[in-house]
Amino acid sequence: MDASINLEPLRQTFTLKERIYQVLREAILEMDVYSKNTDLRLDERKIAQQLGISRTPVREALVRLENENLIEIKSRIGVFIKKRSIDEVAELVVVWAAIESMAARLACGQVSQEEVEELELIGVKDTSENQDVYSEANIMFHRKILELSKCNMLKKIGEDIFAQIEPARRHAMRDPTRTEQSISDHAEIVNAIQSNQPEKAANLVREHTLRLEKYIRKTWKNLDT
Amino acid sequence: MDASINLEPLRQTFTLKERIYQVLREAILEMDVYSKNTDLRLDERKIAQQLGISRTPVREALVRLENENLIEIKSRIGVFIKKRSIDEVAELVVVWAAIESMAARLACGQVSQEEVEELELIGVKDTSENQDVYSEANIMFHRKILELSKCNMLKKIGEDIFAQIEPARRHAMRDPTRTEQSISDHAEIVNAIQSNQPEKAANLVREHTLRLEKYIRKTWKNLDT
DNA sequence: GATTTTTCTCTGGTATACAAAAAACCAGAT
DNA sequence: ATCTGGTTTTTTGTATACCAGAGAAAAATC
Repeated sequence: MDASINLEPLRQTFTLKERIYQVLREAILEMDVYSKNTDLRLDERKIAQQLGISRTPVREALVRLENENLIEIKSRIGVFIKKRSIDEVAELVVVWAAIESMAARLACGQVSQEEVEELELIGVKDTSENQDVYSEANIMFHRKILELSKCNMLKKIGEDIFAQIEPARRHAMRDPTRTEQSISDHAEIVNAIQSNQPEKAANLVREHTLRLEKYIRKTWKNLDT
Repeated sequence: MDASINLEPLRQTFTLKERIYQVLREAILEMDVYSKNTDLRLDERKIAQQLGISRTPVREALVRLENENLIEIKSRIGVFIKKRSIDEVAELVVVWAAIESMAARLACGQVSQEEVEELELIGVKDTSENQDVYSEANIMFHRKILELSKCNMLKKIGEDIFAQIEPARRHAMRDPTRTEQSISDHAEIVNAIQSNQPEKAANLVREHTLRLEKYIRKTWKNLDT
């Protein structure tokens, strides 16, 4: 029966709570949480009003965000964007290192030449002249490793954790001298993956990421009390 | 004023959505999801009615459970307990291996003699006569490793992932011959941690857990379509 | 004026009512 | 008997209304 037209499923996921969740999540992640004069309070009612809807779907979105540790709902007091402590962030980086390291290990021996080249292109090119460009490329490099693991769960959980780290990472990362070190690290990692050395690749990635942990601990600017 | 009755604080973290969340979560995790005649549907109203409350807090609990991947809320169709595919479970075990391996690595060099003994007690004693006892001890052993890492995030995320694996693990684990292998693995792991060999401990834990992955893939009884 | 008590407001928590979409049902035509 | 089409029922999504606790402001007390 190949004659029938075979249309796509057309899954209409048009629920408000879903859209609000995404909007709020993005807004929170892009906000400079650690700046002094940022209002960390979220008001259900105000949000609902601004979006022209009722509180119910907003609340459901907030519950979800709380479950992802991005906000904190204090009963009968208020909803607040969570500002992670240096310890929490550092620990999250450790988890991230664990996951990323496993991803690199898995990537070995199952990547095409083409994929390695993509990875190299992202991670090794010199971006030191521009801090933002470097930062972006850095993220992409680590994302790509997760992807090359071909393990969807690893990728998904890795990205979730990264989302929690990201605001703090932006806060701490201000030192351009780190760039060159990072690029040479990346080159080594690419090399290990390409030459199918899982143990080495895993170790390199782990140490590379744990270096970020040390760095964050060292340069953390304690803006909050 | 010692004359007044001075009651206890009555720790009132008593929000319904929180309690419902916990109740439902436990119920779902203990349920044999993979059995043929298990009703995978959850009815908001029925749950609310059974608990004698309104739908609202039930829904918020459900949103949270969905965010944890334990259930799926299909818009305007219904709420269903999620039955993970073998591939998803296997991938989750890989993530778990990554985290647990890092935990073992961190545990090295920061555990007391006492803690090592606790770990040994849990993981090495012969429990092969009783499958359930063995299974329970096995879980405890891995929990303990997460704990000894002294990294709260590692522990928390590790346990979250384990919760997602657990139903499938129970489903697949039926082979008692695995027990002795497991115990000797555990002994080696304890030994590596005790003698402060991070690299070795990490490798042992990883391979031990990845063996579970292979095992699950092999013995998976495909009860669903 | 300082401290305690009271009140009042603000905010999230819960219940209920209504709307909309999917699924089940049913009757008539073929 | 089966298919088709509309209709009813069921179930979720959203809106609204009300409740209760926490904290601030105001009032009373010393």
